[in-house]
Amino acid sequence: MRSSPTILHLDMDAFFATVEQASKPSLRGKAVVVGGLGPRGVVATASYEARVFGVHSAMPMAQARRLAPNAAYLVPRFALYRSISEQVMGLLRDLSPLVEPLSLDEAFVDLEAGGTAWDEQSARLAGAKLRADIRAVTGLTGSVGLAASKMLAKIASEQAKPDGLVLIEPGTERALLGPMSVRTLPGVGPATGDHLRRAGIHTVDELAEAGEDELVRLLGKAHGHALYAMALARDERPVVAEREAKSVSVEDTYDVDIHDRVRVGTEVRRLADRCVRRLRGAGLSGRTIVLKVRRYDFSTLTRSETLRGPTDDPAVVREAAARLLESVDTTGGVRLLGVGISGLADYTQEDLFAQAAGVREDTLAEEPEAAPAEERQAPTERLWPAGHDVRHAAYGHGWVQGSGLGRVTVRFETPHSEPGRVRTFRTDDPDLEPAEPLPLVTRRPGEGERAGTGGVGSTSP
DNA sequence: TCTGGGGTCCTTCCACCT
DNA sequence: TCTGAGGTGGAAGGACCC
Repeated sequence: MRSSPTILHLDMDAFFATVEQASKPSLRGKAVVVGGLGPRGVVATASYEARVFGVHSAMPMAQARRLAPNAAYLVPRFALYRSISEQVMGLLRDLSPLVEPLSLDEAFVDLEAGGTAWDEQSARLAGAKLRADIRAVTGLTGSVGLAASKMLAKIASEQAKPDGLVLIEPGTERALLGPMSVRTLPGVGPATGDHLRRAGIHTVDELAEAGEDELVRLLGKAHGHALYAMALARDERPVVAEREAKSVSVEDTYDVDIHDRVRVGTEVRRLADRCVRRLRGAGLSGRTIVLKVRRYDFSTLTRSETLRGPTDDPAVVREAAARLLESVDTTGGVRLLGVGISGLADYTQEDLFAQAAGVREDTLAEEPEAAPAEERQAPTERLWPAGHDVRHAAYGHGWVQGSGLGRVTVRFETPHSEPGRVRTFRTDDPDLEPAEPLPLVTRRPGEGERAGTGGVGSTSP
């Protein structure tokens, strides 16, 4: 274990929701819920104002609407979040070459890998400067945890939320962790938590007291050993910058269960094509095809088939997926279908044959680009998903507040304007067109911004 | 109340090989 | 020739994470 707090964990606060608030002045200070808006959607992120009503991530959207009927409900805009995430990751790489992104809004940084010696004071300074830079560049807030290991740095950033910085001093770890719930530790979810509770283990201290042998008996070898080490605040996992993907998959949950076997087959082929497009986009091929079926009663089963060599041929993947489907009983209906490919390689069997024959074959047909999820919805929603930006010839830039019954309601405002007015148009109004999101911050970084001041997206015009 | 989508890792079972 | 042990790879399911 390191003796100085040189692991930094950054967690952007309610990321998707605060991005939406920053780009939509009328939503600042209001309850905002981002997620799937269909009948089976779940919450991806809720703003802190929405959390007051009990809305949280992974909650069914229907339940969120009951708890917070007046919140703004928006479809995620991943392209926008990704571009902001890249800005943030760039700031992290300024701190150290060793950055491990966990998702769009979270990452570990190994400060020591920068080559400099890091003490507590310089770690704090680095964390504070990072938070200030993030605010200056993106207008958003992030919470920083600093500690001697990944586990503790993550716990620290959790404690720092929202908009704070917490450093766990080396030597204080066990006293800090001891009284915490076992659920605090990474790898302890609902099932393991229940398991431990039934064994009378509720806190990290009790986990440590139980002893390694008992934990291995309760949870199995890998999990038992790992959890015992975590309970003693021992976590030697390094920060890993580059991780190779091990599988690629796509799946769709349908608004209404599919009963028609022919339709199920069509969907599986469509998913197989989408999966291959992703695979090829990443320059990969794979050997094992996996079909996933979630039935009407939420029971999930998978069927897989391993080919003799890796492929990125859509026809091969379609056929394998179709064969796998034959072994699945779908009577009663399916709510979700998925196709995945694992056993990845960066070459294909066809490449090898071509090499052996001394020719470079390229027999694969061109595939159309995958349509984003929001463009595959019902026609009225297709063009005007809630929360997306639009431009009107007369009224300028705005965003879709809602649509339906041939009408679309638009609020005209920009990240730097006052809260704007709402107007309603016909969905086929020729003056109205989809628009790119506007930048959240117009100022360059480092221009008169201090850490820890101002509200979400508080950028002066 | 009714549960997304994209992943990773682990465990168990089984077949096959030596 | 039969049997068992142990390794390996594949299939399936489950837990977890964001």
